[in-house]
Amino acid sequence: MSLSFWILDVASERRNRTPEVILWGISDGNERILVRDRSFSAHLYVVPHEGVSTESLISAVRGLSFNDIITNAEVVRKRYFGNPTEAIRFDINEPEDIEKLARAVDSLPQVKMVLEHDIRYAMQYMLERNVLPCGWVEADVEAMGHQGIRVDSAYSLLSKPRMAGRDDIPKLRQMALHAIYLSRRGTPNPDRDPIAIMSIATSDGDVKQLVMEGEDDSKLLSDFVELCGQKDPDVIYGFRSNRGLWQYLTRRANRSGISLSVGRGGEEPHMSVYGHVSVSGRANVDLFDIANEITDIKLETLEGLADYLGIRREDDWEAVEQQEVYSYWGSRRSDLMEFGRQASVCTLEIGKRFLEYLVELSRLTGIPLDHVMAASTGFRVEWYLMREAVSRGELIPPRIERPYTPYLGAIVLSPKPGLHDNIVSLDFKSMYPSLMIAYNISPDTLVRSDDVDVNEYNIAPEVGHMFRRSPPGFYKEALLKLIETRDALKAKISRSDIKEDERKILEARQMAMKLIANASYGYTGWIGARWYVREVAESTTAWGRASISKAIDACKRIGLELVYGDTDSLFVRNEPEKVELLLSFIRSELGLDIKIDTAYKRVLFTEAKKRYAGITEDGRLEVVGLEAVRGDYPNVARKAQRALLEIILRDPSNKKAALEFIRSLVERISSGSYPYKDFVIWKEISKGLEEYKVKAAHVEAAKRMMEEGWEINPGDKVGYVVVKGPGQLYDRSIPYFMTDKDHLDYEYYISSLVMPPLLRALEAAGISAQDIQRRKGSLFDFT
DNA sequence: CGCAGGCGGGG
DNA sequence: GTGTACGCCTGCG
Repeated sequence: MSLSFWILDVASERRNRTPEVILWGISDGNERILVRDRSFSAHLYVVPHEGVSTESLISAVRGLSFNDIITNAEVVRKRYFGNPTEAIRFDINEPEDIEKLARAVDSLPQVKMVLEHDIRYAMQYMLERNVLPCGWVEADVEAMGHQGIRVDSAYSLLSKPRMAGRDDIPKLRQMALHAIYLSRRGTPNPDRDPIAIMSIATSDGDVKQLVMEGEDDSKLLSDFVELCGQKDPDVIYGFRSNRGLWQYLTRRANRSGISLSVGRGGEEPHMSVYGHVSVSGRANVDLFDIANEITDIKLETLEGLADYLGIRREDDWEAVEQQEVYSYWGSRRSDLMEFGRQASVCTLEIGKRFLEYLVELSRLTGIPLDHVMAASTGFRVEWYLMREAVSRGELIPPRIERPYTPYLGAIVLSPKPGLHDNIVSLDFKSMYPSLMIAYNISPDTLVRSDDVDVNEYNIAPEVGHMFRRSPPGFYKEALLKLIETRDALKAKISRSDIKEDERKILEARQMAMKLIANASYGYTGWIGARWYVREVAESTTAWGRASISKAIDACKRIGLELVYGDTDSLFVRNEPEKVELLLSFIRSELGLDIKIDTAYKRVLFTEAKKRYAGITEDGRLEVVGLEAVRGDYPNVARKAQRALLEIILRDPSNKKAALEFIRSLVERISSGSYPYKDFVIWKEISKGLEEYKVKAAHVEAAKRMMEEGWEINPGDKVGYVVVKGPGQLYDRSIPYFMTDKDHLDYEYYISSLVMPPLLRALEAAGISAQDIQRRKGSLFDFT
């Protein structure tokens, strides 16, 4: 029979000694299904040294003790970094032994390289069969039994799966989890502290809450496993579920002799690639990965993400922090329950909001839905490239450890400090990808010999690297495909006859494409990249510098005042005719597109690069790089700078208003009018605490948390306040929940964190240090 | 006082 | 475990 189904997840297992690929899916009849494919062999490619015959190499490999796992050897014509390459493909029937085989083969003197052994069996399948996760496929299948597996039907594949030409998303059953751990002190420990409340919201509109009995959470856990089976979700959302929730649940369950068998095959959750937890047959998605990727979110919490999305309505609900749980459990249990309920509902809502995007990112990169968000940028770009490589007959290079060699980046101009009226910012459109396309910058077009006809090559300025003009290189084609498809999508989206459901999918798809295109240059300079070639990254920035330099020269020729520029942007006086001259010069002479990005009524620059603020033509305050947008300044300082910038930019002549604002601000802070939480400073612990070379405030605060039983790991953020008392700053940095408002050192906050950013803004606005000095001591005293 | 460590943001 | 350029606070000698 023929079957059409959507791929939710891919896995592999060995059944009756034969390895097989498992496709978990949803059929077009909306059944949850399992499809087994035993026709695919794990494989690797072997490239012989020059002069070694493929026959002799095959017999040498056959002579190794691994011969019994090799099922086929075949000479294939491939390319490697663009060069035609003859390789031998060895198919094997023991995917688990592929690395051992690869090492043995690699040690043969005849062997130049062993390739693609480092790609997992299931992913080799997806690449080779050209099948995408979250895509619809069609295949001939035969029904088979599915005892013990929670699906409606199971099949075995009789034909190769073919991608079907449809891009809708089946109606997925979604579930959101939230757990509250009852710890008397410090980080909850699954060997000690039970799960007090579990809240489970599902896309059928249901919210279930499970509560432990006394201090016993065993029933809660077994009920959860049962509920999971009943609701049978396709997608499970959590927040911090990869690092916390799943391990905790599993550990607690196992202590009670319960198996947390929530997978569709009855399995427990298990650690998988990219720090992701896999629940078989379902897509487990940790929304923390989403929060982490949105740079506007400074503190990556569920509430932070919800607020950013406008999902948590004002004062809807307040998060109960871990250190408060114990006392809530004692005296405010219903509030705690309500928090859990709200958190699970909110988690579900956020998950739903991002589902199309996750699906499209998964389809674009080929990374399965459950870990596409866990994979970092470099790996997403790389998976996109790996798919392109396979379709071009390119062998996939291995990861190689290399020494780090720095290279030059972009040009940043020193701004003209002060206030500037009537400014526009111009942005080169996708500068780096455009340059890579325009100059055919790619690992396979780079030529290292200098004995060539220079007319056939693009030669990078300053650095002199040479790239073949034709044929188009790997990067050029991969990027063109992305950019052209995205442009077509955007055109389609703007059409009026598109239905809302389809528009959402197309919008998500073009966003995913933008993400990969924007990350492509960074990938080329990543030392861990499979296609890393330093000259490619170095040449791209060199052409970037040349391009903006020519644009700067053009400004001078045209007589257009330039106030600032960074990498691919120029801030110029808004004189439309001159701006048009500049734009057309850039388009015709530099072969790059450029657009007007933002028109400002007024912009303020200090002496510093990468920091400015402006009021746009439509009246918005935009702050870039300044303390007001930095997550490591306390709220009080950020809000103050934003407010002052607003005053200055809206009416620069009103010096009095600015100075009066500062006077009253200082007074309000000193008198304790600001809420305590506005003084909390959040900083990331970037490495093991013992690795720090100097005593830093946030590190000492972290140590104080550890003494109180809190676990601190690299990547965690520590929130601390500075209290009055003797000693260095690091002696007085206390985790915010270990002290209170009465101890705050307001003088420190004012003189070191609040005032300096304000003074820099005032200075730039022409309100001199003397103006302030004159008032200091008389009107107000801030030191 | 100058330099280094550390962090987080910009394009 | 995408890149480089940059500013600012603090510790340290």
